[in-house]
Amino acid sequence: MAKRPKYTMRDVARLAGVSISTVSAVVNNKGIVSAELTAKVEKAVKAMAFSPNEGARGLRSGRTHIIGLVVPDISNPFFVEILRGVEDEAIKNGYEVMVCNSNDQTALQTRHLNALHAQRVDGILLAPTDSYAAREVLTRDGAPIVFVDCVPMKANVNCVVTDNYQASYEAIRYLIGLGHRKIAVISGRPVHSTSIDRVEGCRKAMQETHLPFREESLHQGDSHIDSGYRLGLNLLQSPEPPTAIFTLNNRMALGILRALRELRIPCPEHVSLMSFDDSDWAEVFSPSLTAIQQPTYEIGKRAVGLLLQSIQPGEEECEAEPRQIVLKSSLLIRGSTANAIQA
Amino acid sequence: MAKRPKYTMRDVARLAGVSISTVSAVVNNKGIVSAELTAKVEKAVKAMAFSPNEGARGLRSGRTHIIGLVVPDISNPFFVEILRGVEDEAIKNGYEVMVCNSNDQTALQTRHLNALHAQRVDGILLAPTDSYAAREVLTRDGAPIVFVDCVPMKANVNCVVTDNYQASYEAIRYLIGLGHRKIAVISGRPVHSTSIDRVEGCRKAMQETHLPFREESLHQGDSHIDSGYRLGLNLLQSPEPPTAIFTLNNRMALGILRALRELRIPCPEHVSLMSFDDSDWAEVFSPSLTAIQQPTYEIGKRAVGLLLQSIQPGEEECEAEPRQIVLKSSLLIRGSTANAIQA
DNA sequence: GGCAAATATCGAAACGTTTTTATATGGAGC
DNA sequence: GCTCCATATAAAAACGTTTCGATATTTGCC
Repeated sequence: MAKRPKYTMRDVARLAGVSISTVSAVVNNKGIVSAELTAKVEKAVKAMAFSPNEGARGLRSGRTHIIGLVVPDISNPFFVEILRGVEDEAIKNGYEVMVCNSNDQTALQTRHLNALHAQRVDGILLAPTDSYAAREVLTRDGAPIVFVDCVPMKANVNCVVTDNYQASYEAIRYLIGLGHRKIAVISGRPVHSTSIDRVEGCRKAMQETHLPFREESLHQGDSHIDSGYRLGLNLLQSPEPPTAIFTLNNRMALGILRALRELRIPCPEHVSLMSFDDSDWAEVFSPSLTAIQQPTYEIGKRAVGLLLQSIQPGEEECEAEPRQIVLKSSLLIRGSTANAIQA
Repeated sequence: MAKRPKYTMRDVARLAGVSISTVSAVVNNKGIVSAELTAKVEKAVKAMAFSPNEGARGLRSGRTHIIGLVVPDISNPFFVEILRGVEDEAIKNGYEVMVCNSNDQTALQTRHLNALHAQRVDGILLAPTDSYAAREVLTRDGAPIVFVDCVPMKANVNCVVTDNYQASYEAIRYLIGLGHRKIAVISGRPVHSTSIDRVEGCRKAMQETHLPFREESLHQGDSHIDSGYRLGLNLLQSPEPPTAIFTLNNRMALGILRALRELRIPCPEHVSLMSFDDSDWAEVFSPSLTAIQQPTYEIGKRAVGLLLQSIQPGEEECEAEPRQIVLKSSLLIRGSTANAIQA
């Protein structure tokens, strides 16, 4: 297990009998080195198992070939799927990904962003947990940023999101079509653009059909399982329980399911349940879960694509206008939603 | 949105009216600078929002403060929980984490390991998808490695694992205690130490109770949902279906559940199901899922702890013997397992 | 055949730090 | 008052690359 010495370009150059700059040119495929010397260098590189020090390379060239990804909750498979898209697209383009979990804490998000800056990453993908702090980041010097999933309000930034408004609108229309009149919406924290847009979609659909979007319709959660559970218990035990529940993310849906199970309330017979975000278990559940499926993997891929455009501004478009990429989601109708019982 | 210039230590030194080395000493809390100059420097640092270039720092000092984590399947919440433990413990100690997903491909695992080496990470946590290729890594120059979850066979390496043998043993004993005699075991790929150990635990328990561990008892999956699904369909439609199924990971359990649902076979009335690895939905499922819960978060934390010991060999224990940390798991008995029907 | 231009290679500077070594300053000891 | 040592600061070297400019060699052209 004796560690071999760590070789540098100098060592390779010596072994190959050429200068350091020639080794560099070969390693970087500059295409300006004769076939003869190229062969020599490549042989030496292989013999020494040489791999260039990315830190030194980054220091000199100003490009680290690292991009940072900051997500609010890595426990949520939604963000994991985004991560998969990000990583696949990143390595395809020769980048490594530094993943950071804010754990829904502003302080941690800030700390991660600072750390990424200190590493001099080439770009940052940010699914913010706190848009205010995120805006702060925008005004700082540093790497280009692409917002993912959630956008700081009224900011003109590069971002990849889904059409939350439209998706919610269609979802509520679907529930209304089933005859539901008492629909409870369980939202995430209202600082998030995702929550706001989704709630607006609900409001529009209800108002269009002359259903009151009452105070009691909207219930404030925090996108985590527990909040769904607690709100679900309250809601289902209230004097006038809803006939349908729409949770604005997948984690809270799981909380609702727990509440339903605990209270032994049959779904969809007594109450329908619909969720933003699909899950890999949603189809297998009893009942299978009606859900809005976002193109998560695609979001990740597109975000990297957009980021790389900012990093490598080809074609003189150095100060291009920020782009908003809006993707469509689809409603997967399954077993947890049914016609409302006529009261 | 005008980008500020990027400041270096030289700029800070100029503004504070001191030398670069003084700035460095202050930034690194060397404690050898007078109170007066320290104040000046700190003021300048704040004014310029200076943060040291970690790349340059790493180049000179040989410490990058990055650790790499390579997992075989980031879609599996099991590894995500480990990741959470790793990241929390890492930032607590001032490290950043570079996460890589091998996607169960040897080539990708190798590529990631090479990339991490090129970044000159201070250490690597590896949950291998391929132990053979992993062994290769061991013999290379480079950063210290801690194996996680799965260990190359017969290798004396630093690792953090669970007692797979014992957990499986107890699980099968439990099923036998319920009266099950035809128990099917669905394992992962047999190259994994986890699979091997778990299968051995099963074998031991069965042999002890004079149950034949027949050819037909063991079914080869690949730890992914689909393999569980396909094996489940085969198994449940066979002329002599088992009365209990034990899947050796959580993803395959989900596949079995899909098969059960599709074939409308009631669980646990007709067949009991037990799974290695818990899931956040397991308790809410109908039926709730009996599962072996591994201390995933703890595994991540301990792995980082062990790695940092190798990185910072305090107390002259530079060439310490590799340590194996073996953690216990617990059997969560829930609704998917019941007494066997007497044939 | 001689000169300009193109080409292949090399040497050295630069990137932003840490670290080692040198220099200046002050106080203690006699 | 002088030396000696400790201390605070500064200067310079080093880390391993990329890149710029210089040099040597070949090629093209008249």
